Amino acid sequence: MKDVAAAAGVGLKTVSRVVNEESGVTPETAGRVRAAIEALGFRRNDSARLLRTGRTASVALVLEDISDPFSSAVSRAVEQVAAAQDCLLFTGSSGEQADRERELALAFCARRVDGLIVVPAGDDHRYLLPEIASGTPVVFLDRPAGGIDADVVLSDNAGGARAGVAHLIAHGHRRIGFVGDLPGIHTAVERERGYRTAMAEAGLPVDERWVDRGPTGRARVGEAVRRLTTGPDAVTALFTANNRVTLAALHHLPADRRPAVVGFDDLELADLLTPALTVVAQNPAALGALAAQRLFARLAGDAGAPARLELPTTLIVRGSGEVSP
Amino acid sequence: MKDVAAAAGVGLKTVSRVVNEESGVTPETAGRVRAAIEALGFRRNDSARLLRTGRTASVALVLEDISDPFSSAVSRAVEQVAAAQDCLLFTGSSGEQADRERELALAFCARRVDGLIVVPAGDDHRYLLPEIASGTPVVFLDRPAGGIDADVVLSDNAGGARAGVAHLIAHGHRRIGFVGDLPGIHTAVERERGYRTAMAEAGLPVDERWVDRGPTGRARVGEAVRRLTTGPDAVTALFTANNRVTLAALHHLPADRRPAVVGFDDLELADLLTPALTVVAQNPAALGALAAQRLFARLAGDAGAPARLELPTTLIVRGSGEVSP
DNA sequence: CTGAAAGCGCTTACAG
DNA sequence: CTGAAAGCGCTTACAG
Repeated sequence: MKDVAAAAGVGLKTVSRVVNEESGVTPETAGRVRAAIEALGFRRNDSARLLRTGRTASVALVLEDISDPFSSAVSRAVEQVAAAQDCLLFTGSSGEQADRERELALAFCARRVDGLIVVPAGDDHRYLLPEIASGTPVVFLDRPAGGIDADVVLSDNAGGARAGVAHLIAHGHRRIGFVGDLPGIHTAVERERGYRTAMAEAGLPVDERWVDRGPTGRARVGEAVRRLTTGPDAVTALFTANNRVTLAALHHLPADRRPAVVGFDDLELADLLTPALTVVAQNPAALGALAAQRLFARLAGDAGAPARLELPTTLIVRGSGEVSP
Repeated sequence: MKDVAAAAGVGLKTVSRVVNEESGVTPETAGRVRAAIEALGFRRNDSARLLRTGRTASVALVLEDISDPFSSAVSRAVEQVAAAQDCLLFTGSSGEQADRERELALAFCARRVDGLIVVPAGDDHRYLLPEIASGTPVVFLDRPAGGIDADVVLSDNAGGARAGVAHLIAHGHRRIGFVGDLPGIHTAVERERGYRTAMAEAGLPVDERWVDRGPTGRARVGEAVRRLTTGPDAVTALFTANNRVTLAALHHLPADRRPAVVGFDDLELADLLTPALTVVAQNPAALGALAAQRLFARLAGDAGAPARLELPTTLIVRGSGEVSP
């Protein structure tokens, strides 16, 4: 910019005026400046501009894994809201590791992003307290923050699971298995709670051997569903509590002698399976959009108490959940 | 930082030394500084630091749509390579619109990202010439740049399509339909070329009515496949040239009287369909990793001629492509 | 209409 | 071991 000013024989501020299309520059002066800009190939450095401005016109999203459909749908929605505010988006995947989540979140804060959306991997977010205190709004998504009171946008996990299990019960099932994620994950806990609520409401007992929690690797889930669905105590229906579990279960259960299945989370080809897959669907795009709107509301000065927003789920009936015992 | 220096009764540079863990500070001095940092809740502003440094420790990825599986897998791979270099990642979706691609790419350049990876939406990238000239390396992914000579990482689209169609031919098909994307999209053109090559190599004629190109919306593709697969001239097999087309085709073709199908791009539940879906799979993670490595090689000073890297595809035989005519 | 000075929050290059 | 000065590339607040 200094070079442009020198080449055009004007002051720095005049170049700034032309670049920012401010009024009050003679057409001739502006022309000289523009010619110099062209000749020197000058492009304004937005990072420098923003340093002076005090904002960075960027927000960051820490998610579990951008390559999974849930995360990427969230990301797209956040990006769209951010774009409407001329904000660029950083994304980073924690890989479900608390350390990495923290590292990413703090790195983004150190860049002074205007705001941060976090899909929690860890369960202690007090490390963000100084950042929040110094004015960086943080919104949590999919799972609430641990140890701090902050905005959060969630799906109705318990309600959704309850509806899915009630659906199985309505179709005559009494022995229903629950295959969940690692205990300690908020969504897993909530979905299990929904399962137990539905069973209790129907007056059905829950045999603890029907409830499986653990890593969602294919082999382990395969083992679990095989155990649940064989022997004299076999369940006649399965509620698989997230998409990885559902996928693993479908892979390990032969289609011809598969129990009734309702999964949490929709899958792209779910309607083309035989039978088509009945699911409790979340709306990741709506979660992302809502979280981003919350964030920008905070940036616009909203100083209300932290909000907890819960989005409903949808039971999509397609066939696999309507199989008789 | 000024406040910390004042509070600790030291110079600015000493605070900088402590914050950056440089050597040559008395333990007592360092202690005083650390106490002041603690008391004031100071956090170094990395954006300001990077302005002085001349880098931004960030790279940007412009893709088609972060919410589709191809884009998000690419993104994850790029993120991992970038993280290994302590680089943060901006992502943005062009939505397949040339204008938006340009807007995003230039916005990232204005922020002075260290490097840029672009999945082209438009076919003229000369607008990036000044950016490249001023030292921002740009790597293209999935499709080559238009009008400029730059690094590009691609799948072997023609070779993959040729192998897929040859597979259908080997299973006895002679009338094979091709359902592709909009003409003008590089990958669509290449895949059609592979289709024609395979047909020609087998000495089979191509009836132009078997070749369909256009928007990949469900309704339009449904119409197209219905036309291709009915009547006296119906094809006995279909090569669907990308995942959206494949999905649309599967939705519109009744499973009981579906022709043989081979699709380009793998799908998550492809192996659980009846019959399971035979596909020509790309490796989006490998494309992303390779592009990112190329980018960091450029950043490390590699000044060689622009490279064109082509990754092989894999034919995954599962059933739908082995149906007899 | 135009520009010199100060400053955003840091680091670099020196000097002591 | 420590710090004052200059500067990264811009904008802000003034003055002319």
